Amino acid sequence: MTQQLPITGFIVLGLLALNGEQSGYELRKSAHALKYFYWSPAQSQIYRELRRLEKAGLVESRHIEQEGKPDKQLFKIKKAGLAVFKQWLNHQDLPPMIIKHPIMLKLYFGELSDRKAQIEMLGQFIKRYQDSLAELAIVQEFMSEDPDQFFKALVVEWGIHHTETELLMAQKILKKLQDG
Amino acid sequence: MTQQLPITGFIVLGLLALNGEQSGYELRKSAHALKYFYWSPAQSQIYRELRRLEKAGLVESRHIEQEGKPDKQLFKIKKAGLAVFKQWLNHQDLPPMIIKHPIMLKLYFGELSDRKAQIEMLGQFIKRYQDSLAELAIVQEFMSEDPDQFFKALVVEWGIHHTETELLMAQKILKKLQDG
DNA sequence: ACTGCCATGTAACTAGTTACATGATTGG
DNA sequence: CCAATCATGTAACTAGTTACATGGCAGT
Repeated sequence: MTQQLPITGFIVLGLLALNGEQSGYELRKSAHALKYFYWSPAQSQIYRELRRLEKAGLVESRHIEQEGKPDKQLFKIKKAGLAVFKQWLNHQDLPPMIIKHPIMLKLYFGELSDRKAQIEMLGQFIKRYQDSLAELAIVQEFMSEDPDQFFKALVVEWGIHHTETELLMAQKILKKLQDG
Repeated sequence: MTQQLPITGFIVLGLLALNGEQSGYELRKSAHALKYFYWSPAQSQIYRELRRLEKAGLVESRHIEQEGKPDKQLFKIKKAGLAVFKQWLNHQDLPPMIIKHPIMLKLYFGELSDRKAQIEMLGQFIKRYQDSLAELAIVQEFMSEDPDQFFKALVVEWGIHHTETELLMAQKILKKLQDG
């Protein structure tokens, strides 16, 4: 029963497993929490995966009529879906980590760009990452008590550490550019 | 003249700008160097971008016949291409950094997986990253003298630091999992 | 002799993004 | 009252991946 799903499919399964019954719209928001360590899929991808998963018998849905709002469909993971998800989760296969770091990319081509522009970009990056760090700190605060959230706390901790390191590196490079 | 190219297109332009005339095959290898900070595009994408860039008049090509090997096409950046590339390079627009970290993703769902599998995975990850670090150290050694490679040295330094941090975090998390 | 990798590229498929459509409610 | 955001989703497009095709040469 080794299902061949894209990772986005497993993400959807996993979120349904953790959160219970959700609509496509709610799933999109849940998926948003992943953005710090795993980019957040587009809405239309979530819908596509839901359709695929339902066709494969891994999730089931029911239709809810709402007044004043568009109808919605709530999805729930099925036993088979949970089994497939857990198998993926425990399986040792680990695709490589992917980084797309626009700043490093532009710095790589640095001999073709202006020093001023480089410094400006790094400044922007630093500002942005300081904001991320602040957001993450808030997230961390709100979960620090709950022992239920052990794993979420782990990844948030990773995120904070990662962000701090990025900031440090960016500042170090900025200094080099300003001095040299 | 604001060209609307995918980043892969700019990468191809930039590599041609840095390295001079190259074939698609050679470009693929050049692009490989980016993998530590910006995932390396697939071969077929490079060919697609080359065709697009040529049609847009940003690169030009000449056909070379080779005996015993398939013919090849060498591509060279044109003035207009260099202009477009530099404009992109200096422009402050910075798409967000994207991370796809399979380990963190799986840890996020950790309450649904087995402790043993988690530990195993982290071990694998650590091994892999130790190898990366070794590779990067070698790269760094070979460029440390050349003052021409200032920017490449910068990003390699970033890569090393990043990799070290990942290793540290992974080890820390591993310890938590083993103890808890 | 076979396996794997150098070297060139193309074709077919899948994943992911962007833009749109509809209508309610809330904030300025 | 107008813009933004909640809420639901679909359609059309672009980017990115995988698999294939061809043939030489080098190592075991």
